[in-house]
Amino acid sequence: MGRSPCCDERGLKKGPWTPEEDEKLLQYIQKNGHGSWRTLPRLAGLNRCGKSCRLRWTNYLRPDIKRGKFSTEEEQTILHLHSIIGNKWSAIATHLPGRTDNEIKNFWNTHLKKRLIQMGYDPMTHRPRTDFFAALPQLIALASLREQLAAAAAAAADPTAAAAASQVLQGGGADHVAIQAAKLQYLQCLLQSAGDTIASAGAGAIGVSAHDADAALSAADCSASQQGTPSGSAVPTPTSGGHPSGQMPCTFSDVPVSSDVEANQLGLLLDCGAADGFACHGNSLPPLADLSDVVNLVDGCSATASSSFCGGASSPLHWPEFFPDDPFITDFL
DNA sequence: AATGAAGGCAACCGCAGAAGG
DNA sequence: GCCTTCTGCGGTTGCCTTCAT
Repeated sequence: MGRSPCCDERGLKKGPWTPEEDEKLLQYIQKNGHGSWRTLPRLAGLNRCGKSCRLRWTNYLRPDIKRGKFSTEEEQTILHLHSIIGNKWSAIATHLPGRTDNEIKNFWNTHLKKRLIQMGYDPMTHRPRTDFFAALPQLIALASLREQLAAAAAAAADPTAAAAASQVLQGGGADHVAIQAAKLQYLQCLLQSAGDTIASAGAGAIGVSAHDADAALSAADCSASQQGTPSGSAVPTPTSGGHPSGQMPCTFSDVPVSSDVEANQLGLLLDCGAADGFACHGNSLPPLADLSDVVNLVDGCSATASSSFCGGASSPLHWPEFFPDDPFITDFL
């Protein structure tokens, strides 16, 4: 054990590789194979450490490297595998021919991770974030809605302001008001839940517990029944910081909501009890950003109906069922 | 057109495990 | 069993490019 001393040697070049260095390395390996990486630089006439040569070869010069953007299928594979094994980039790379662990890692950090965060998902656990700050943008938007509703209520009390109120509601009729009222009720529940959590969290902890979320859900009179993984059918989450294999029901407050949620979307949300948490996302979430790709992913997930990304612990299906015979999977389960 | 910010990616660093003496 | 060397991996950094102002 112990750290390799090769990079401690002085006088070795670092930084970007020149085309000449690439050519030397390429020709040497094609002729002799890489053999010992430690001795390779000297034999190949390179003023680099073996590590640097190995990295350059595996990440760039290798002939089977695939270039270009990741396909939707590759994205799905990464998401699926990451939801199971976490940041095991080299393991994930073995299932993506032509892709290097470094490339996958970069792609994850620059694209997929951000996208999950935008959707309100914890990129490590692939489950909805339930902490207050994750929901803050939605809460702010809904608070704005509340102001609008207050204005509408004032207008109703004052007939002379009715016209102005109708403008506020932008042509909405009684149904629209009812919908807005339902949204407001939900907002109040969320705010109550968040407030309770902050009050009870004490120093450090800001997470809204599933209990709080459920409380908000029931307070909002959501008809959704609590969906959970049947006992004993835990979803494996060996990622660092991952949840234990417990259950996380599809709760209303798990789902990001923005102020422009349409009436039918709200209805879907309220009726989402029969579906798992991610189905709620896929069917009714307004885009928080460019989520078109994610929707594709969701659709793909729905087709396979087995990713914890799709259903979290709520999903009745599990990874072992998805790749039942894959030794790669069973190694990690 | 100039400049700063953000994004993307290649490469480095350091740790840990495997292998061999 | 211990030590040394080598390799592989994951996290992080820094540079370059693109975008926004």
